[in-house]
Amino acid sequence: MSLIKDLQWRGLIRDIIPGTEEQLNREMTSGYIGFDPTAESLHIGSLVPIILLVHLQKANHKPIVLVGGATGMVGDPSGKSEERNLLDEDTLNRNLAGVKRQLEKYLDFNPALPNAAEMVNNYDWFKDFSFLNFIRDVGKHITVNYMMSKDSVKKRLDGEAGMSFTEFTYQLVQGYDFYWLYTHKNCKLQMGGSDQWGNITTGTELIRRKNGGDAFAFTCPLLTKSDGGKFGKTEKGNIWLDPEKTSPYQFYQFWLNAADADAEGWIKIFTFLGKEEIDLLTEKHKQDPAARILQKALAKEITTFVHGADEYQKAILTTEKLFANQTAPAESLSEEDLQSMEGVVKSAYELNKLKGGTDIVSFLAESGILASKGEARKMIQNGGISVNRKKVDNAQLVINDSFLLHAKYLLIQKGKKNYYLVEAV
RNA sequence: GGGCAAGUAGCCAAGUGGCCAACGGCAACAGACUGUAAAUCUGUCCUCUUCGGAGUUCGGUGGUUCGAAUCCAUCCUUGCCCA
Repeated sequence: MSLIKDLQWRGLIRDIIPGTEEQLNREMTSGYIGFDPTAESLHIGSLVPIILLVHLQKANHKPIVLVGGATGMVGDPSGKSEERNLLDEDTLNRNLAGVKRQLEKYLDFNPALPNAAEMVNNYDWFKDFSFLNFIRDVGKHITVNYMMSKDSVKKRLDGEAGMSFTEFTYQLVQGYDFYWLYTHKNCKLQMGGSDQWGNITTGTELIRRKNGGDAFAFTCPLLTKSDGGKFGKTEKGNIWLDPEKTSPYQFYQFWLNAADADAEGWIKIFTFLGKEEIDLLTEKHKQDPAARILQKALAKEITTFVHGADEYQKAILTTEKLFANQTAPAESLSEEDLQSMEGVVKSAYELNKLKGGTDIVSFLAESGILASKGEARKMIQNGGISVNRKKVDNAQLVINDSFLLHAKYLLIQKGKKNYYLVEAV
């Protein structure tokens, strides 16, 4: 199956410039995707483009990762209904470093490979590009009429938020990236999310007008959830790729909790499993949805891809301890079990305070599990708090050292899925 | 520079002198049901709280009033039209 056919089957292709498939079949082709340094870590929204690049490399083409040191300074209006705030340079540089470090993990940069991955920063070719030169060399080739016909621009012109010249210019800046890579790195392909289509075609247009060259591109659809919610957001905010920000256990749990309707599509998008295997898994899943075969496979593949096999194993172990035998009393968990639960939110509480007895409301607030006493009280009234797997039904409950498991730990649950391990110190 | 319109909680959006911490919807969190699903129903959803309340909000600042998100002045931001 050709790369494009495979990606099409996976649901990773939305728009595509005619001839792209032929180009990829003809020769080893360099393709790039840009990543914006809007945060210090990438989150799972960026996983799709990363996976696209991995597919590209697996198919013996050369992936180029572009980090947007320059574009990040401008702000992409695509998909935004309002003007974006500019990041200050310190933040930008910190984000840039973080994003770079992460991307390095997922592709093979070994220079011995003919199709070794490469990383570039568009700041390098923009930093000495003067405004005058830019409008002469780049701006001259693209008409305002053309730029205004882009959806991202049109939406803002029709809307009531307006758009600054800076954001209007964004497509030219990104378009020039493609042109620069085309001329300097022989890069003929750009990929990205479907919201990038307008920016991407400005690039191919620029290449055509300046060089008369042929450039190719395709975009993947933006991910949504079957229930219409935003993909990749949970009660704790974004799901990050940085294990410091989202523990591998929480990461694993995110995928394990995928709705059936989503799991079927996601496993094609986020794993490298072949069609036959996925078809088989889907078939099995439909026979016994409760076993959540798809979710487990999805969570396994992707956790392993992002965090490695070891972290996946730990996440599994923790999951089993917490969920496999939910009716088992908390006392049945050994001290090792408790200690080895990687990724459960851990906190400490003063043993002396506990010995004197603390009311549950203060305890939850002081240990940081909930933000305030009022919130703790409401959560208890809602029946959302359990201590050592026993639901707290009385906000007056006083806990003391006799509650401690192994004279040391308290296992607190907020809802069914959020576990906290408090150590008395 | 002139004219008109708008700015309300994470988002959308009602409110146009007291009954307003502010209708409603979305998102979010929790409960029931379940499969650690989905759908549905219920509760919570500015902050703190000894659950009785207390405090800070409706672009900013001043003012009128016993009392303002609501009236006035001024400034800021945005859109549309004119120059």
